[in-house]
Amino acid sequence: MSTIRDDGNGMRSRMKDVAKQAGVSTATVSHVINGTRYVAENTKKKVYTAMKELNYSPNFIARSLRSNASKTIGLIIPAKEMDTSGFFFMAVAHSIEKKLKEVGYQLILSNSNEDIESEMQQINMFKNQMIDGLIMAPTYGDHSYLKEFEQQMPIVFIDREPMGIDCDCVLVDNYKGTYDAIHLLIEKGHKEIGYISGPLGLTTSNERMAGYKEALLEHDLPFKEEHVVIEEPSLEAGKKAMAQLLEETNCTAVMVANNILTLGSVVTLNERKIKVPDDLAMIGYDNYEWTEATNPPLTVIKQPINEIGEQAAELLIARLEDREAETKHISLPSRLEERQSC
Amino acid sequence: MSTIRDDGNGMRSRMKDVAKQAGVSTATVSHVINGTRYVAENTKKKVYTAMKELNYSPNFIARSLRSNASKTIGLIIPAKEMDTSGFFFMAVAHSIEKKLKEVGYQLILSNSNEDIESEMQQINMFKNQMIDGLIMAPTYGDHSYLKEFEQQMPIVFIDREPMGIDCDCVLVDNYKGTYDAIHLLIEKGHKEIGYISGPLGLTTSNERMAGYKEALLEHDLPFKEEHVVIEEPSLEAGKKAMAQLLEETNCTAVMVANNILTLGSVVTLNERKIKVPDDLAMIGYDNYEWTEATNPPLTVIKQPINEIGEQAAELLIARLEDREAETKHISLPSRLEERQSC
DNA sequence: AATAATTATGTAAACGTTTTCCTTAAAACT
DNA sequence: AGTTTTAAGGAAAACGTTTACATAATTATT
Repeated sequence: MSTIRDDGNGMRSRMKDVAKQAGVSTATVSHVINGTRYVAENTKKKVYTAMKELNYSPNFIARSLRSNASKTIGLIIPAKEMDTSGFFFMAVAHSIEKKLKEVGYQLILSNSNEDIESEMQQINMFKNQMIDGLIMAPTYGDHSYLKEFEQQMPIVFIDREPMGIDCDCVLVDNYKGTYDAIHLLIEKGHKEIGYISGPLGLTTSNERMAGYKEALLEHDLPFKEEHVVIEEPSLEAGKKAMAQLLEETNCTAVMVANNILTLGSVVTLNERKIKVPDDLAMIGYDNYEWTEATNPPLTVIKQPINEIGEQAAELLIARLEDREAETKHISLPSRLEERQSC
Repeated sequence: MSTIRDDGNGMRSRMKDVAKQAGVSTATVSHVINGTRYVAENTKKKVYTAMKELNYSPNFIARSLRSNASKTIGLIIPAKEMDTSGFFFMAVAHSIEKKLKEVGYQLILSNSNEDIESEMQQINMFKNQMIDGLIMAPTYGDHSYLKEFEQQMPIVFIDREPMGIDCDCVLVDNYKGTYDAIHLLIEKGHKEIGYISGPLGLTTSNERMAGYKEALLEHDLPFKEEHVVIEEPSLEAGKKAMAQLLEETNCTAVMVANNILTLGSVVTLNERKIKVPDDLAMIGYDNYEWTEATNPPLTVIKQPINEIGEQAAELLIARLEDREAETKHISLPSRLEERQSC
């Protein structure tokens, strides 16, 4: 009954103490805790009460060192600023954390700032056996440098397909997203359809653009350079882009292929008192709650944010258990959330 | 020049290998890496080249075990759903991560779901020497259970003041936030001012409410029960709350003391084609970018999100270095972002 | 009754660092 | 020349687990 450690002053008790208190070896304590071999019911009981008495909880670090697994996974997201687009990844982070917790894993959050240099730097941190696996949204650039790293621990890519490496990934069907949206616009009779996009290069932007082009093509509408404006994803840029389309083209509908640009576009539309959808029809990107609060509520392409996180987490866990299985490429559908802007 | 380990197949090299390669002891290698004692320039050089040759990087876990510090801090946020209010904390998380990275720390992200039970559970995970310190936004309830934990590692509370424990914390001056807002409304001639709030109990909600009451009092306006509606923070609830105020009161202005309720309120205003600010003036909460895109752009109370994270991180790091210093309570000002809704 | 199989547990090495002592060689004093 | 000081670095313990191997006690088999 003597509490050797845990004097209430922060001195933590170790497995050794528990073993002594219970009159068994540390091996037995360990096996009781982990259920890794048979232990007599009676002995178990002794161990449990000793653990209670000493207020014992196992040291994660020591366990990780010995068993070579930290039950922790890393996440690298490219959130430049904490603007709306950063929210996308933060929301994904949230759903990853949720899923991981279910299976007893922890999440280390990190940020590449959409810059491949800091991405590499972060990876280097992660090399040190701190994490068992990695989930990341690759920033623009060649990722073959990850090949070596990937031998050491599994990687799951999310949202964007990395260049130069083949790994598990969970992506969104961006192509079909915009394709469907443009299709809808055309069905409603629009023939001059503008397109506002974030910088090309990221697979997401490229695919969305491809969907736009293909939809036009299939309906025998010409692709016009001047109907496309490409801007950095920022509110100001969005305002500017929409203004440009308004002033320089005869578009009757606009598709905005990025959330923050969507927001900017709406600002311009408001400022100029453009009647949506009568004067101009519009479809935006990402089903954030605010898109419901504009006037009129926006029709948007909805990405399955939670599913991305969930599936990524699941994929990684599965990969941790079978390093040899074929790489999986999961493509999640995006859906058109029809409201009143088109 | 022989590479003993690191055969390119994922076998990692250890300090022992580096030592052998450089012809020194592991002690020397360690000291070179950490700069913990003088090592001759020449020896250093040998160690460095050996490290390069073997592509060595130290094992974090082993280091943590020995030195009893993981250079990792935990964060617990109460993000029930990934709605707009969850974004607030995610944004804080983002700025914490940023600051921590600067000083070489990692961030483990976790979520209490605004539920004190899972909060406790998470804390218990963290007991295991995984983290060196904790930042958390306490959920509603008594937190004296953390006293014991706090002896083991420092805690910094953010956004909300915890009940039952005195710790470092960085809060926002919620009182002054709403006080100023109501003051502005009164100055503009409003006498019947509605107030929509999230559930009381959280210190944030309480303080905002206090600011509202005090501002009325100081301008000799009566506090009217029926002008206050309290709802769970959800879009639907926001819609309902604003509808109720519209139908059952003669308010000419409304203050909404929560972001997601603000969003809901705007939806109702749009649906009913209420002219803002002419028919109804309004001030919302939190300066998210979307508040600029409503029609008209919303006047909002802006919380210093990034500063919260930065200061919390700084406070924790400082505390890690001096466990005995007096507890600090930092209160950050919120600012009125005046736009056109009032 | 002797041996084999089974059951329940213990001993000690190992994980990869950091850190406390030591040791050696050279330089600086008497 | 003998002693002390300083400079540079090595040997090995320690951190708290997990786990490979060993052992003792019991039961089953012949």
